[in-house]
Amino acid sequence: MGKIDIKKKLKEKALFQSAFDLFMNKGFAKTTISDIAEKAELAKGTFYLYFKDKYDLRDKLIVHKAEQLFFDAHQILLEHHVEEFENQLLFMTDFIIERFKKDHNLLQFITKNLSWGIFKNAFENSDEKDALTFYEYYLQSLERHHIVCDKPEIMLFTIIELISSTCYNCIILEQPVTMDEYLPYLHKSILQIVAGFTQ
Amino acid sequence: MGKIDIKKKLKEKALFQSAFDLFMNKGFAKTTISDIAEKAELAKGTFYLYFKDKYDLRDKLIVHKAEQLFFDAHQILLEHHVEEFENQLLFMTDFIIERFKKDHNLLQFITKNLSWGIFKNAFENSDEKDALTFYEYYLQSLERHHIVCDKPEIMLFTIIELISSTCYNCIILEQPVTMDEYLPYLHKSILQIVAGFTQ
Amino acid sequence: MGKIDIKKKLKEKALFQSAFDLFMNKGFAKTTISDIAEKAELAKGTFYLYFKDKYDLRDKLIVHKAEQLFFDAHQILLEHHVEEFENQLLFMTDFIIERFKKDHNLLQFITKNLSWGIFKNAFENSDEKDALTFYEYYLQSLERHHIVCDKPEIMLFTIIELISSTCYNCIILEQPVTMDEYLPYLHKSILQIVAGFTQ
Amino acid sequence: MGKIDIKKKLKEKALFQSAFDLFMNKGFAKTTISDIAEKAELAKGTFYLYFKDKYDLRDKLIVHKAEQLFFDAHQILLEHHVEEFENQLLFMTDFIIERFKKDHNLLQFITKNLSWGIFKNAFENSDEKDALTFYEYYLQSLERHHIVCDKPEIMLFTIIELISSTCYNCIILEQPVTMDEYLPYLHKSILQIVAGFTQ
DNA sequence: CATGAATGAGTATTCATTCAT
DNA sequence: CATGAATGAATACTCATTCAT
Repeated sequence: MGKIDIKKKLKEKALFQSAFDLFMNKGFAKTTISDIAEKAELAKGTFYLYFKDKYDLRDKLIVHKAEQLFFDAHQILLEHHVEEFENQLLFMTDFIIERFKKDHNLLQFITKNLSWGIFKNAFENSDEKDALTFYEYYLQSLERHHIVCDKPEIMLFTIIELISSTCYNCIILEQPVTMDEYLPYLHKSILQIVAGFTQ
Repeated sequence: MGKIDIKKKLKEKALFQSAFDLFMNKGFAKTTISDIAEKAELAKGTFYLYFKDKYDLRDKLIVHKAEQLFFDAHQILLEHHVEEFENQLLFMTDFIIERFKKDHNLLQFITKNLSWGIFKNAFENSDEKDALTFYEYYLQSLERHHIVCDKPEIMLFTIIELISSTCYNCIILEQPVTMDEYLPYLHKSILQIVAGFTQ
Repeated sequence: MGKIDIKKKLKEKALFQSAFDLFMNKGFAKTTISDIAEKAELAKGTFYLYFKDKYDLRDKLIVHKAEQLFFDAHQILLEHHVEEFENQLLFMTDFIIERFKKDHNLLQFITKNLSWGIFKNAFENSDEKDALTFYEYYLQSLERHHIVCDKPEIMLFTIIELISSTCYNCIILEQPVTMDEYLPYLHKSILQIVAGFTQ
Repeated sequence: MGKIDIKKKLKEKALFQSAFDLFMNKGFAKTTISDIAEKAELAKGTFYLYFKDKYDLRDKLIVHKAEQLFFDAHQILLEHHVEEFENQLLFMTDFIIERFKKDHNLLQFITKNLSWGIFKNAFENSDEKDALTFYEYYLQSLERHHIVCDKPEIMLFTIIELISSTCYNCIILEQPVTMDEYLPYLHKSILQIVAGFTQ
């Protein structure tokens, strides 16, 4: 990668970062391309060399952020050698919740924009070649623990939707209770859902 | 209520209706106040006699729509004399899902905007005096069926969040499966969650 | 004057008073007819029963306020039996300055809007019949003190313009000095102008 | 200064000029930003690259015009080698009155908007480096002619206020007399004021 | 490649005035 | 007489996008 390519990557990254901060602080609708360029210390015209418009940037940003989050969560899971399928699930849940608690912007951005399609796409990709993606790992783990589940995707979908929508309410709005209070019930509900899908 | 007050109510209603239609067809961001007023066959200035701005209208509209939906669901439930607490829950779930299947706009509008706070508010109100609100009925029903649950609000919250976020994916995006395919798993998950909260 | 006429006078007065307060606090341009009517606790439509528009009201208000001020100043002068023409002039000057110091709004309103034409009109009118007007009194006083001045109107004009424009700067802006500091120099300048017009 | 900067200066100047003309012909309140931009042959949006709003432009315009007037008056004075302090004062007075007689718009604009603070600021600035400002020249002239005056600023303030407020009445309204008729009395009054401040 | 001045369509908002009640 | 809901023309201001430098 030449010097110029490195410079270009840096500018793209600066635009991503500025846009993310602004979307979070002012909201997507109220963020202007001027704002983004100015915060990235680039000229307005430069924006158009990297993205078609604000919507183009946003869509790429969602994928980028979701991939990163799942990649990190999965990475930490691998480092901790957690036994039991259910514990792995709760481990990742807790990791993601912790990240969300520290970064409300990220939480808001992901839960308000993410659809299952993008999600699945995100955790089927792996930045490192040869490494298992999270989803492959999930399927293998079910098998390794001799858990019979004829609809693994639907089960995962159900769990993830439950996590993301309750996170938004409990962490950001603290409604009906804070996440610290809610967490045991969330764990319990996840386990119940798993039980429901696996006899 | 005098003639004038009736007229005013009608105009407010016309603005609500026009705005809702437009928000659904063009999206909130692309709907202008001119559009709304024109569709309601009122002058632009008249809009400002009823709402502060587009955001004010939207917020009031959300509450209005959510109230209506819950009021209807509850009404139908009362008319059907459904036995068993769990069946009542599933009955209402199915009613709401049916409504959503027929009215994607409503689904999108409610699930993208509703927080638990607004929801709870909505089903604690009853348009008819003396009638039990949905939430009171829910608590009484638990009691009448001798179901012990120390966190009824958190249980309901968990269920509703699960329903609303999976509805959005399965009905609108048909991801990962259609709602018809998903429904049995949703039912099962709800029952499991109830079981988790009640021993 | 019948009951109805009294009521009408009261409403006109309320509109005058509200308008004056608002013109002072928000400025003429930013004061709306709605504001005026609301503050006077009258309906917007009622405004149009009394005045053609905002400009009409303002013009009538200027005359009204200037008349009042001069009438009061002259009245007090008559009560104090001040000897000497020059002392009478300084006495009225001081009275007006005192009034202005207590009521910056009045000062601003009068000095920013008053032309010599309106002024002269104002002090040629007397609310009480048979009484001398201020201007007649001024001419008689010159004569009584055997002061020869072939251009009494121009002399008075010169003095009044000097007073009103320096008042605005020294009282409102306190530029270049406060009125307390400036007063001796103003007195001296007035006396010098009189001397210039009368040998 | 690059090509672009020159172009920018030209556009600012065009906006100043258009605004001034319009303020004079239609009045400040009735002049719209559209009008100003259109007359300057620029797009509406361009206006906002140079000024915050109409008020911002006006305030800058006042300073600009007053500076220009005083700079010109002072320049002409220097070219004419007028002896005597009093004659210098009357010379500048006459120059400014002549300018005002030819340009009622300028007169109206300056006398209706100028405060002593802005005025002083204006004649303490000099466009040419090393040159004495008008105010410095004024102080030196007093000294050079051995005129003792312990309050030179207050004296100048008194004179300028008298000139500007009488100009407005005599030139624009021709009340109580025209400026041609008034001028000898104005001269006399100025000399009397100087005498009053200097024994 | 990068810049940022210029554009002008698009939108929100205000407010004087009217008129049915 | 008095009201205040309704009107819509008038205006301010924004911001995505272009293009000459």
